[in-house]
Amino acid sequence: MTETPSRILVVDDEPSITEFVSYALKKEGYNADVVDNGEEAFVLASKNKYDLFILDIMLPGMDGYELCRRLRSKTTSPVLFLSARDTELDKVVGLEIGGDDYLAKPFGVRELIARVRALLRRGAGGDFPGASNSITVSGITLDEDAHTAAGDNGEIDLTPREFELLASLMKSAGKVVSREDLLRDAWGWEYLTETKTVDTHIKRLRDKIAGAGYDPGLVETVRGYGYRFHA
Amino acid sequence: MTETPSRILVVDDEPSITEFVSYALKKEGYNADVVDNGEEAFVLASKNKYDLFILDIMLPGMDGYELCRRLRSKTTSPVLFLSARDTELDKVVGLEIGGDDYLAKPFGVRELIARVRALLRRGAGGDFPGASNSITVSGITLDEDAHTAAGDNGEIDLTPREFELLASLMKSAGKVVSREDLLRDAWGWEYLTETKTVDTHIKRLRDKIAGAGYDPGLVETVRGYGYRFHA
DNA sequence: ACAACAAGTAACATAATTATGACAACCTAA
DNA sequence: TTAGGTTGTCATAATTATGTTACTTGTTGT
Repeated sequence: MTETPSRILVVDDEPSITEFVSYALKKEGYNADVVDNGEEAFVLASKNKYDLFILDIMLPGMDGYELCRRLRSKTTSPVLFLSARDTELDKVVGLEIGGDDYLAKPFGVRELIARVRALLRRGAGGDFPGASNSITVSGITLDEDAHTAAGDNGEIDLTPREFELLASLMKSAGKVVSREDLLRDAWGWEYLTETKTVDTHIKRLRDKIAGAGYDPGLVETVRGYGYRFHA
Repeated sequence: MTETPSRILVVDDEPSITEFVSYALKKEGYNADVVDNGEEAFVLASKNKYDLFILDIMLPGMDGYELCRRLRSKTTSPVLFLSARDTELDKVVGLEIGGDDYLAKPFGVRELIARVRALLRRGAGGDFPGASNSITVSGITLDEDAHTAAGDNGEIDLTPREFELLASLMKSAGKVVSREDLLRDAWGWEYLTETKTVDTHIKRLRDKIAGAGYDPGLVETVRGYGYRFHA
């Protein structure tokens, strides 16, 4: 895991999305470039070597498919498509994009990262079956493959949102995470959600942590700033 | 698992298929190279030693038959043909030319792997990633050769699809498998099937598991993500 | 102690996801 | 061809998750 950070080119004309995606990628330690149109993207891709491309399907001028086709003549690096709606990229197109992947638009940081990792892994030789990726902090282990959170007293049963929330907190264990950041991490870039909603979910999360026999105080509140998972 | 993984050369001009096949092979621990035309394939085959060739019959330039004929002068490694059409003619011709097996195109990961394994086993030097053809998890044993699933209470009678589904789940026992992944594994890369259909099959699978005297809860549902076989 | 604000809590309506049963299309073997 | 089994899809029911509001409790600074 000490390799050079992968280079990723993000192509989208919506600043809100590129900002969100590059934020997420950089947070994970990837090296992300951003352009807002296909032509520039093609030029950049010709100059530099990228390990992965993230393309919006709908682009002004050259669209994502067209760009992908042209990229294919230059490189074999995988392509991850973003699409506005689930329907936009249905099965037929799904076949055309072959081994690449796509992500329908209301997606969260963690889902994005999961796809990116999967695609990069595919390119770089084999992946590691059995190597489960999990984090353990303060006696709680979060297993991303099994989608479980557990400790010595057994499993904590969590809803999807609670799981994402806990994951975000644990990934930044020991650091304060603001409600805005939590929303962005666990909800997605287009959260039309009140920051107060986070409080409710924190409460539910704590209840379940307590209910499973662990210390609900693991999720600390930092008044005025947000929450922090105890490290 | 301590032997050198078998080397396989995949020749097809459709990226969606090569991606799918190499994904499947690598997942099983094989070492797969990919080329999209017969000429390159022949060059590669002359340089390296491959334990198996997977050829599309329809190729630009030199077609699969021709390539097979020429490969035969170089090597005795088995050849598996892929064909778009499911015509007897292709099959007969393919086998006459010196092909060893034949797979019509809407095929699934597991069907492909089964053929590959069979062919490699036949060859003298071949190795067996996942040498045993059965998995046992949580009291259920899945025998891939016999195509049976059984435990202490006896056999569970399954339809082909149910068997594939259970196999996919058991191979990733303890990990969540998304509906998309299940479709890819058990249906094939060309699934024009609704992800919702998986639910129905899961239900049928559970019914049969229960009917045979086992715990239908072995197939756990992970709300929001997919299903998981209890490990 | 009080005002002003931040966070915790409970209740509720709505939304989303999954389970289930029924059906028609499809095979395949007799 | 028929009978029997298999498969994909849909409509509906059951279940569970989510977001918001209103209200309570706690904290901070004067």
